[in-house]
Amino acid sequence: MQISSRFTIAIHVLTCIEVFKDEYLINSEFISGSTNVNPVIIRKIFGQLKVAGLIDVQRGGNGGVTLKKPADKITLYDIYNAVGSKEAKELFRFHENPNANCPVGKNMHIVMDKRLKSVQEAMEKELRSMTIADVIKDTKKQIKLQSK
Amino acid sequence: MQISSRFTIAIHVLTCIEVFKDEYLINSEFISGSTNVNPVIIRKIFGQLKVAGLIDVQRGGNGGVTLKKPADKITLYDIYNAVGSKEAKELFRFHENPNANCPVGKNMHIVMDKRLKSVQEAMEKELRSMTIADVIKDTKKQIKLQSK
DNA sequence: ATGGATGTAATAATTATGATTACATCAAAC
DNA sequence: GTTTGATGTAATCATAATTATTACATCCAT
Repeated sequence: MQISSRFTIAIHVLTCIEVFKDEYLINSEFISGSTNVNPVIIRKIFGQLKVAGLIDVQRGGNGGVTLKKPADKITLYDIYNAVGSKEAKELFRFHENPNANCPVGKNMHIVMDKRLKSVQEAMEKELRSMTIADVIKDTKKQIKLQSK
Repeated sequence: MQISSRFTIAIHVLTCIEVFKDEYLINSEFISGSTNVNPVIIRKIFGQLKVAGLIDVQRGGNGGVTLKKPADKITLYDIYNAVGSKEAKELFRFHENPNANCPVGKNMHIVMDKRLKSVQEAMEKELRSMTIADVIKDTKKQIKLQSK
């Protein structure tokens, strides 16, 4: 009944990149330490964010990751979309074989698909209204507050 | 990454109740036939819909289920809420132990919780805008169309 | 070359979901 | 009050999804 933590992990990844870019080399080990998530999982998420054009990933010594786009051009929807699977773009799972011989079973998809889509779109619209720059800004504000 | 099919099953259940109430006795076997979902699962969903005050369930011979509220007073959100687990009211799962010693890890929840909540609320608002009566109406319309 | 990073396959562990079996419980009707 | 037919629910299994882990190939800056 929930959306995978890969999404919040990815947000954490991008936030770390920007917040620490001048202090540290940011790689999967580093982020594994900050998130408490296995470095292989982090590297898989790197891969998805890279395919989506959100980060650059560099192999080899002094490798690591950097943002590919300005933070205020990366919406939470971009991230959500990046870490989702290619199949299952649908937010709502449907019971698989409603009975086509039953008048109700036959029409469930016809009647519900558009409605479920509108719900998903409402969610995605809200995700599009926020950027990772907002998240980074708030995080920096918090850090400053706590350093006093 | 998806919301459990219990939600669409529950919609299917309520739709059957209204569409067939004058023709058949509607019980877990009947709905199992229409949904292609195991009758025990259907009975569990009965239980959740009952707790939420959406249906009455009658045991014994000639038992079965009926709506407890007018269909136009039951929103899709009521149904979504009814079949969700008491824990995990959150739409988004969070990676469990962000490192509290890391400035970013420490602040992830503080910064993100409100944002994830607003996304969830956008989704729930859309769910609240639709009632099971709408779904039933469209279903009946389809059935009529197909009977010609 | 080599040291340090990603990329990724393979596998395991854990959790979530749904199906199934079995039976207790209950209510209506005869 | 017995029978019939329904829900309630515990227990178990099967399957799928998610995350963790190991191991190693690959790549790149130095």
